[in-house]
Amino acid sequence: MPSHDLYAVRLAKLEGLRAAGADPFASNWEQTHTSAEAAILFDEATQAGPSVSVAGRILVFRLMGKASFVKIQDRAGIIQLYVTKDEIGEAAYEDFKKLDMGDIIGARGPLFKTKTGEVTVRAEAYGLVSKALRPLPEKWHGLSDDEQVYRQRYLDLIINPASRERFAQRSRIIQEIRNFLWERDFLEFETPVFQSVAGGAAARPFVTHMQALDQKFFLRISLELYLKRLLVGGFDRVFELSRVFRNEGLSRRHNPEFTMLELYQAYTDYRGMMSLVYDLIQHVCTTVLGTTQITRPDGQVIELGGKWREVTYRDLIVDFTKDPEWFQRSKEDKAAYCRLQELDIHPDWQDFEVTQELYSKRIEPFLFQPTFVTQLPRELCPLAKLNPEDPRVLDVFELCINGQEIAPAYSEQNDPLLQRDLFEKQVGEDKQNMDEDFLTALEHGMPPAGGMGIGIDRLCVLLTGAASIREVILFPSLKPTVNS
RNA sequence: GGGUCGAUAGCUCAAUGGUAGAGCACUGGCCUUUUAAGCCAUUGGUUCCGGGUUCGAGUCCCGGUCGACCCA
Repeated sequence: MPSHDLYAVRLAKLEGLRAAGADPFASNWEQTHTSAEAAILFDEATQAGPSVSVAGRILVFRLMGKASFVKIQDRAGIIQLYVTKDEIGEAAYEDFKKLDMGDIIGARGPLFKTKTGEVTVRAEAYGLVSKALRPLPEKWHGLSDDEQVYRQRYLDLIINPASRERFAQRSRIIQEIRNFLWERDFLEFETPVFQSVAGGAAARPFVTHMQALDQKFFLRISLELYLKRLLVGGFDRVFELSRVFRNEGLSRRHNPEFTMLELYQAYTDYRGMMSLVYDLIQHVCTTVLGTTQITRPDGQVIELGGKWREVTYRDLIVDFTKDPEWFQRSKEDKAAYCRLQELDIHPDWQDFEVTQELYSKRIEPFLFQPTFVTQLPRELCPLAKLNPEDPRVLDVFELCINGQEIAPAYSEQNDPLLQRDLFEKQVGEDKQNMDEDFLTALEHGMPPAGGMGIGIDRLCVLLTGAASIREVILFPSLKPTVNS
């Protein structure tokens, strides 16, 4: 066996252990304390600590003749063990020396402090809990190959503390969103992933086939139409925080499956959603981050506290173009201006699409500080109520932070006849793309309501200061390798 | 879908068209308070895949795979 075949070397060690009657994959190890819990038990006054039993993965393995230092990592951090031949006995120490970095071990013993001041477990006994047959990435530079980070995220999590912390933050953020909504009397529900009509948004859906019904189904692209059925059913405050699927591009900002929060609250409107989303983000900042200031990877600071800017879509366009008459201009004039801005304007586009291209490419990406963009053109959201004073625009906002749309919210359309009308305009001739069951539900009467969606992945990018959506999605969509 | 860049030892990275190297890891030896432990001696390669040019290709050309970034 060549010594450079790391797998074979470790496999041989494992077989040696089995031959000696040991179990390299023990059923358990009693863990009385985590690394963090143990470390604080050391008493500075007496320079002593109680006996603890810890377990974790070996990240540092320093053999110094008849004594060794190893560091193990558990869920709370890293703790050092001091293992000597005198303490554990000659035979056990011989076995101990055969351990590898990456092995999961347990150890028992009292706490002490080393010469250099590190609280350490003086091992009286140790046990191999789970043998690692493959080596860890290099300790100093870690794992930096993006592809391996995504395909073998567990290695990234073992080796990169920042990555570990980022995903822990994501879990806390989601938990605090649920806590916040629960405190406000919202109930969480689970609605169908398989839908015969993929409604609630404009996106290309994934298609699948349900064997039992011999029927084509789509994976949901939004949670909206089923949650609104629950409003009709009398649950006045509902939300769902779950995965939706859009069969579109992959990029730094898009993953085909992503996590969405949608919530609906009866007897309020988009103004109510404004204060709700503000309070929600303050709550998450306070409980999870302990600050309202986020530093982006480029060093720019985003302030999530204080009063947020509110501006109409119209004013943003006029401010950008310096043209108060913009909305009176012909489509051709608008397109000509956009082409000067080096935007690719399709000749088939409708008037509002030209303006929207300008907005989404030249304005929205630069809205870093929290901004409520209100009064969007009516063509953009067929599920929202029209503004009573100006029916060309909608009673909606888009909350933009970090140059991205974080949360769109509407005063929800509850007029079933108008809703049918708007749907028909949207789908054109393709009537089978209308969710008739939803329209029937509206005909039974839906209370006036405010609704909102929050892209959880983008929110996590914002709150953790990440550079890409792949930094907050554990296993982003990738092309399968030949083996898988 | 288009453009640009990248893929070399387990990991992080070198290598004018001319013998594929280093650090860490691994293997063996020394070492009972180390902190990227140290010292000594080794070992380790389908240079992503397939073609081509060339006396000679990790390097140049073509095609492909996978990834990153930008654009759509």
